[in-house]
Amino acid sequence: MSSELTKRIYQIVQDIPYGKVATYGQIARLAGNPRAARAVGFAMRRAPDSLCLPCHRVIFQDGSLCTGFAFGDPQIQRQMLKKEGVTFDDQDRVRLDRHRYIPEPGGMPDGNPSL
DNA sequence: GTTATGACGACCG
DNA sequence: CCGGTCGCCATAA
Repeated sequence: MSSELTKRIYQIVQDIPYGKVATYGQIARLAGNPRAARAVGFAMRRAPDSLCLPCHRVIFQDGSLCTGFAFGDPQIQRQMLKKEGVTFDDQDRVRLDRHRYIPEPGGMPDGNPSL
């Protein structure tokens, strides 16, 4: 069965609030493996419906969506996010700077999020 | 146990 | 800016 890492991924994705989005890389990072971005994608596909994972809130680090697969149609995910209040730029990319999911909002005073 | 694939990300040209 | 390639991790065959 899924390794601890994968289970961690499910928990993180499930913890993504409404109107927010997270990238595969960030999820992998939160899961403990910053390089497991691909594993995250794999986990999403393997994710059981029982968990009701908001995989539509999981996007690329670039802010682009996983067009070509979606839930049947590539535009579905984009519309779902828009419906949640997520905004897109002229390039159909999510404004991560505005909808980036932050597990620990500390509000770095110096603006040094150690990214 | 090894090889191949993928809903990624970073790097190079 | 865009396209192609390599690398990393986990799962399937």
